[in-house]
Amino acid sequence: MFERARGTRDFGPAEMGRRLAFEKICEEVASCYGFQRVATPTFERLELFTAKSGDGIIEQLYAFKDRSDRDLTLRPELTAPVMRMIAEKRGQIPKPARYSYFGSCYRYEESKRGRYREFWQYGCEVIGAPGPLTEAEVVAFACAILTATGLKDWQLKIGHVGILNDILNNLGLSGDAKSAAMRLLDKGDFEGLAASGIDGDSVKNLRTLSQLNGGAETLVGARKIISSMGVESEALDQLEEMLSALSALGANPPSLVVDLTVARGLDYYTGMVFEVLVDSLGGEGQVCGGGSYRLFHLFDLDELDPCCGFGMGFDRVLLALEVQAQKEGSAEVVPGENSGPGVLAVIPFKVDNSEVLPLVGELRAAGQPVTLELRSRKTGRSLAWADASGATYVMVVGPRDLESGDVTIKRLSDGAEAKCGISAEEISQTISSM
RNA sequence: GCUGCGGUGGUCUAGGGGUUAGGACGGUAGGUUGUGGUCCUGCCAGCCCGGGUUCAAUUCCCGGUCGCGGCCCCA
Repeated sequence: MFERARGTRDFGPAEMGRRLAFEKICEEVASCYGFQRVATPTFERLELFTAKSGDGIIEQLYAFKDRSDRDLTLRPELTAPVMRMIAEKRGQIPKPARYSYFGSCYRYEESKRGRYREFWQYGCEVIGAPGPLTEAEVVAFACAILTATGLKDWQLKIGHVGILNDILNNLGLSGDAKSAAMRLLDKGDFEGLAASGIDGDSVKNLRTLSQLNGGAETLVGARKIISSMGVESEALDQLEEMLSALSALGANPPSLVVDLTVARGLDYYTGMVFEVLVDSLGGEGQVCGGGSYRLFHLFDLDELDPCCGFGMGFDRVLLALEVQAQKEGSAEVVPGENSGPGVLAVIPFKVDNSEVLPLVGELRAAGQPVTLELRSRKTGRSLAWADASGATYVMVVGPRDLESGDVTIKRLSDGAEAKCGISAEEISQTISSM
């Protein structure tokens, strides 16, 4: 038999309904925040990603050559493609632009729970308006999505690479040494930091900074430590401004932690950085991450840097919601996954299809979802099918009904019945009043 | 890249060196025909793959593969 490719998944009707419901939530929140959806190709020129992340990334890509020997790859993420799309228009788009996106991404890695070779990312980028206000909008957007999903147990972690940069510059670090120090800080490896030649007092101060536990109010203490290290940081003011805007916008994460040692391990971040963590997911607990970054310089559009955006692990958020629903014994994982107008199953019984199909057409034209029994079997079986297929209502139309001009509508969930005339209008009305 | 545990129909499972590999759910057909989520019957469908040990392997051993975890990594 044929098996699915490793690290890929099939989504049956139930799971797909859930995914569509989540995507719908994302889109609704996006439009509230003024984001417009864009989409880019599933595969791109390989150079796009090596330019962004270096050649080392190739081994994690589904890269291939086309018949003209061009190097291509399935996209591993969506930020670079969106940047590329804008760059192809030479940045000639109304700014600031707020773009959102949703699509599958591909990475050749070991698959495990919460980590697949084909996965979906939802995200956004704000182009052409760097600064704390933009950063606050982006983080607030991410928070709003998570809040709208009903996810309860998540933590927002916010840092600022600019502040770290100021501190490390002051310690005389630059280039690779600075990047290395950032990675160590991001991992909380203070022994490694000491080993890399940073003096003891500074390591101690950095450790203290990493242990700040709380929201905007912790910046007071952070400021003291940073000044004691002899660092003047304008970035600190910006972070303060960003945090206050975030709160003013009404973002209300269940837990907010300012952590100045969050560096996201990526060289292109320059300003605020943030992560959303969900403990219940274990090792793959990061469901969202982003911040302010510089990438447009790769396209000779330096003036558009920095941008701010985030990528959200669509699959991971769903996983977190599933864990939560199971813990709470809730039948609904994503709000709205089971709502929507109920489907009416129409069962023609011993009548010619031509007697029923026009009615089916009219009902659908009137917006009533209708599924049709395509086989002829005994009504008992048909009813069982209607229920199993997810229909909410059922209507058997047989000779008797056609003769009397009335049909019986039955609600599958409890067997409640209602009679009405055989017309699209009456049937729709009867259903909505049941 | 490393590492731990696991793999019996589509799903959940019983079993175990020689069996017609058992059951449940499911799907499908019927129980003389217009109301299901009762019941009965028939049918569908399985020992992850390859090698080894053995007279004999689904069972034991090794490798692979797939799944679930833990590290490393994570644009």
